[in-house]
Amino acid sequence: MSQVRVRFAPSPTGFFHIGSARTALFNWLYARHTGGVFILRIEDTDKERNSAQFYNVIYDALTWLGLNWDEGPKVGSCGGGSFGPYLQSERADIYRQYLEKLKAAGRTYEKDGAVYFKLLGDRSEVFDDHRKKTVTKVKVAPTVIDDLIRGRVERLEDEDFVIVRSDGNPVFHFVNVVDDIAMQITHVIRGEDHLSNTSKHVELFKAFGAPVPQFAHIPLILKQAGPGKMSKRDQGALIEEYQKRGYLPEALVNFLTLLGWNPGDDREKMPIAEIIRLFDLPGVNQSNARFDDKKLAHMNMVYLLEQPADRFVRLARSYFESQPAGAPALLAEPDYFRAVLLLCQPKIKGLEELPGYTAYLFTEDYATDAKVKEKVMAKGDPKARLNELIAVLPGFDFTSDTAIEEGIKALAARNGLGFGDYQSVARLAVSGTNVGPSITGLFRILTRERVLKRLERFLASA
RNA sequence: GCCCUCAUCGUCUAUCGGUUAGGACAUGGGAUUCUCAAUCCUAAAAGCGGGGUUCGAUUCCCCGUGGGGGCACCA
Repeated sequence: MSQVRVRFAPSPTGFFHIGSARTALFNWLYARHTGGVFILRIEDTDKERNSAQFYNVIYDALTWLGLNWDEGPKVGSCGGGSFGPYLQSERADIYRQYLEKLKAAGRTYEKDGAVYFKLLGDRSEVFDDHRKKTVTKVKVAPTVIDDLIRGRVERLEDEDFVIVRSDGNPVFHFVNVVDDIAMQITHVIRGEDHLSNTSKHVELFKAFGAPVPQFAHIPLILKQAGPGKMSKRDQGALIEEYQKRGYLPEALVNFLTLLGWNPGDDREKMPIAEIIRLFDLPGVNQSNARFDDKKLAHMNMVYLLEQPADRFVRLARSYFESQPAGAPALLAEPDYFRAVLLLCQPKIKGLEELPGYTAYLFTEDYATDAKVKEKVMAKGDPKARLNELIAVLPGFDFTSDTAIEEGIKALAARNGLGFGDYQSVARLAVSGTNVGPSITGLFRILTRERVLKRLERFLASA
């Protein structure tokens, strides 16, 4: 059994679509599962579309997702290989050679300056009502595709088709097949939108006398709301969006894996090594999946919660740094910054909540939510509670959350009150809001001086 | 219009002919907590319709309906 060789063949459009990401992922998973080779090939024959930085969009996205390619354009530790070049724009000679083979075999003809691929069979002229023109139909047997996911699919390919445009540029169907032959691709894993093209491809493989690869057409990702498949203009369609929003790539990968595949049991969050071990093409679903950003967000939260402290801090730091507002003031005090982050890690659902969630921890000039204030100040005698706190805080051990908690509880008990009677107003005074991490943790990292200052300032203005 | 394809809770899905049709996200309720989350418990929630095959169909077949994709000298 020869080694599995799969390829991901995007074209540089300037975007990296979430559907492309999943196609890349499934190819990569299959290569890793089988110990095969994952090839990156850039389909940049459409000169209108590509520009230099568009290539980087592809490399960046794959790198971020952790989908390293064994063969392809050389980027970092990825790429290389002896079947190059891996940019179609550099393979013109190869296409010419293959075209000559087809010509020599009598499988082409020219018409209006374009080269057509000639099907084998009796021809007849037929008027096509819908297209309003006469077309030449060829009497052929239907092309049979044995798809690893769809099963047996038959399609009648009964018209010759263009393989080289009149401007001399070969078309997608041609270069795609030529490259798959030249690069010895064994499995073509791609979106279902290509299923109808496959009959053309199979006929080309046969005309070249080349072995037909195994096909596996994976279902498409449908847009969250409304009809149709996900397109670049839809919310959440672009990979860079998740990068910017501080999503964890492994969370996105895990989520994408589950869109059309499952391990056969109820597990959802799985380490990538386990996914690689279990992934296989016959296990891929046949029906399209609707994108669900809520589930993705949940997956991301689960991953975020379990991040080790060091990595969480690193991720959060680079998220802050990527913000327009930046984070220079915070980074100046790495220990404080770290303390803030670790206090908030168990509470947030995503890194993008962080700046808003922590704003008052990085400035004395924080706003107070008027509605929250009204609510908190309406119950009991919050001013008295603050005064009581201010009186006892100097005696607290501010290095320990539990010491602070016990201190407040003791105070509450003395006055026949509950912890909450102090917590809510103290939080309001210290943060300006009613949501946030534990009040004892807040006290600890703010330090006694800043807490007292904030409480007194609040009292003065209340 | 033609061709291909798909069809289980709102969404992602499990079920290899016999199950109280399971799980997850989201939603409702409850518990816990120091607010908010998280967590735990819990509720509601599905086999598109019609024919077959079978002792028995969500499961197999056909038709219909609905969804998706494709029908370029785009990729």
